[in-house]
Amino acid sequence: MVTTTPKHSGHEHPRPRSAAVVDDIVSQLSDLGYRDTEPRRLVISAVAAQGRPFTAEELCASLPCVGRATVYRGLRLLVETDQVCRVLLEDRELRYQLSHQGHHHHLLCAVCGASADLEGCDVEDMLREAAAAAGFRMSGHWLEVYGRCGECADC
Amino acid sequence: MVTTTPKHSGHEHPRPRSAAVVDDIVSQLSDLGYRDTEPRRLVISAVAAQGRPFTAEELCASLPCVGRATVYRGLRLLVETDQVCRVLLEDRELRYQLSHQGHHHHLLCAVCGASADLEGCDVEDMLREAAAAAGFRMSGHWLEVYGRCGECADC
DNA sequence: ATATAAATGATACATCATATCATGCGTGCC
DNA sequence: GGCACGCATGATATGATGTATCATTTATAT
Repeated sequence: MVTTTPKHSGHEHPRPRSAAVVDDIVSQLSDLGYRDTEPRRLVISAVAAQGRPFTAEELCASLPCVGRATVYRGLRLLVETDQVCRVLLEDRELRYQLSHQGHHHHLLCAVCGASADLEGCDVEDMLREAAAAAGFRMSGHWLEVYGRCGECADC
Repeated sequence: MVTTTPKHSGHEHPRPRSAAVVDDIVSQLSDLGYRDTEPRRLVISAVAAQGRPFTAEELCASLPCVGRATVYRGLRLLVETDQVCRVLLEDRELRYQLSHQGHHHHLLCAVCGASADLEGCDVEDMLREAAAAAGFRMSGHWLEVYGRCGECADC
């Protein structure tokens, strides 16, 4: 399914759903010894509010009250703790998005920028074997798949 | 097989093997309307002399007599004409290498930096199906496989 | 409350790549 | 062979993206 994060559910409920996500991440970071600070919460909150893969600069722009360095540091921390994953577009532009835990690959729509997780696709074993055939012991891989999502099929 | 380009065969033969490669590429570029210039030949020659994936900066460093911009332009031209392919390391560092025509993927040794082409691995169909299952029509993909080559297995 | 160490933000810096533009030179034409 | 045209070059400026520095602020444990 295509990742279409609800913009704001703050209308129906005093606490937007994203607040729970933020609390959860802050809590996990806290367990790792990272402090719960205002700028960091703002960064996490902004990340959670994104509907699709975003760039670091977009995040900076959406957080004018937080220093650039802090945004970059926050983003890096989230990547290092597997809360956010990195997505590479066809033009090599690097984007980020909230991670749905575990190793997975992305399907990226070249038209609207939507992202979906590639499921039911076990390339690892296949790659490991092909690597072994070339005398390599595989330790990792990077895979991104590009195309058009259902909604952009007829553009 | 691991790509181990012979350094220089100029000792045995008045014309190093790489010269033929250079001539061939220059000729193909010529057919496309690109001129045969001294700096461009130098760039192509330097590319052909690399034993493993190299960075643009390494190429610049090995060509002190050619302007940086020219090296970058030459490299870009070679990529656009499929003479050279781009290789992405695990740390997102971008490298280049002479292309063995056609779409293929790379096996990269994390220790020595050697590269091999991944053969006998048909991921395309698998990916296309998985993409279709998510409502996407696949148009392309990027795949790099990391590991250790046979020679670095016991390091 | 206080001490301490992490986090922040302004800024400088680093890296990699492209844009600009005057000059040089390869190519086709005569 | 020589000439004119326009692509190619190179010095340099600029842009994009991200990190290092360091004085100051602030979360956290005691």
